[in-house]
Order: sequence, then structure tokens, then C-alpha cells
Amino acid sequence: MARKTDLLPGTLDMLILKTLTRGALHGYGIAASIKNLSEDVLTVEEGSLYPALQRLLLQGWVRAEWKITETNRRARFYTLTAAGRKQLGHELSQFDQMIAAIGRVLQDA
Amino acid sequence: MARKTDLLPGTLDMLILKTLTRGALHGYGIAASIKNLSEDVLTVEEGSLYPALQRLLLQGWVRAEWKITETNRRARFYTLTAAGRKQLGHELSQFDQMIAAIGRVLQDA
DNA sequence: GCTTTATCCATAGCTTATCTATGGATAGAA
DNA sequence: TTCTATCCATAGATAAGCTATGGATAAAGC
Repeated sequence: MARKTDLLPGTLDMLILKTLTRGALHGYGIAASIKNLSEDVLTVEEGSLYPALQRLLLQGWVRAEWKITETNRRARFYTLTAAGRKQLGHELSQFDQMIAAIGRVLQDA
Repeated sequence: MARKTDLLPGTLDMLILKTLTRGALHGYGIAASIKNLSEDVLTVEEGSLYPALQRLLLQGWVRAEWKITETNRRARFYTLTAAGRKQLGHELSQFDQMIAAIGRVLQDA
């Protein structure tokens, strides 16, 4: 399909949750953090990010509050909840399991 | 989202192509091979598999011919084409890059 | 001979994740 | 004052994968 994707589908929620373990951040900051840590390999488009944050809010995995940034702007800061931390654990272990399984299929034999 | 997925989305074509590097196989055999090699972690549903094979055929990455199996059944055997082998290379390197990038985001710091 | 199970193909319709394309607003730099 | 970077958000399109079906046959078990 020559899929043109900026992310591995299915990993965005996990990446956001993980990013928030480093402290509360607003949307723009989350995207920037993922982009930087991934060394520009992963790009989170805003049209993916904000719907994802809505999902996470609805699930109760993050909490949001409006604050003022260091750059003097209004922004919604997202914080990981206890449930979110637990969810992250689940997603991480499932991801590891999948990657390991894919690795077994991909290895020569 | 508590996504219920049997695969990491975006990896199915790659898994199929890789499976065919081990020799021609029919659909059922491809699914069985992936399931076995992954130790039952990855399950390819038929509703995912056959549309995927159609995509691969359309792209010219696999070729198909009807044959008789060792168990005496008619089945479509799929073979990797040269273009398919090339495509597999692309997908593998992109996948590796993505996994490495995700790893950087997921690691503690 | 009959039933069951495993093997094999395939499609229609649904769901959902992600992307593209917009639109809007403001702070600070140039 | 113009431009760029920072910030929010949604609508609509695309496409991948799943669920649910439907059909057919070989072989084994009874």
C-alpha cells in the first residue's frame, strides 16, 4: 500500500501517556517532545493529537487544566492519572509482546 | 481505547511478504505460519488476510496460481515477485526505524 | 454411511485510527 | 507591522483490520 504514515498506527496513545510520565504538558509540547525524542522520525499531526487527547480524557487516563505557559500563552496542560499510569503499563507490555512476536516472524530461518 | 487488535496495524503486508520469502504458500498456510512463528501472539483473521492478499496482488508484489495442496485441495499459492522482495526491504527498514524511534520515546529519562 | 473437524476461498459491512485541510488566536521577534 | 512560532480544535476523507457470513471438500472417527 505504500502506506504514508507518520506513526505506527496503534501506538499514539501509548506515546502520549509515556510522554506525560515526565510531567504535565500541553498538546503542542507533547507533539514536540515526541518529535524530539524520536529524532524527527515520529511526527504527531495536530489532527491526530487532539482527537487522541479527547479519547484519553474520556477514558479518564489524563486530566486537563488551562494554565499559562512560560511563553505567556493559555494552554491546556495534561496530567497522567493513576488509571492512565496503569493503562500505560498494559499498553507497554502488550506492545513488547507484539514486537517480540513480530521479531520472531521476521527473523530468517 | 483498549484497542482490540490481533496485529500491530500497518505490519500485516510486511509479515505476509516476509512469510513468502520462505517459499510459496496459500492463504491458509500464510496465516498458520504467522500464528506459529509468533507463538500464537499474532492472529491473522481471514477477513484481514484475503483483502491484504488482493492488495499485494494489485501492487504486483505477489503472484498467485491455483494448485493442489499435499492434502489434495485446490488452493491459491502466492509467490513473492522481485518487486515484492524490494518492497519488503523498504518496509523492513522503515519498520526498524520506527521501532527504534518508539524505543527512544519509551525509554526512561 | 454419517457426522464432525480441519482445510481452503472470499466478500460485505462496520469500526476506528490517522491524515489532510481548515480555521482561529496571540506573543514576540524582526 | 509583518512574520513566525506557539497554541487550540474540528470536519471530512482514507484505509486497515475485524466481525460475520457463506460456501466447499478431504479425511478421520464413529
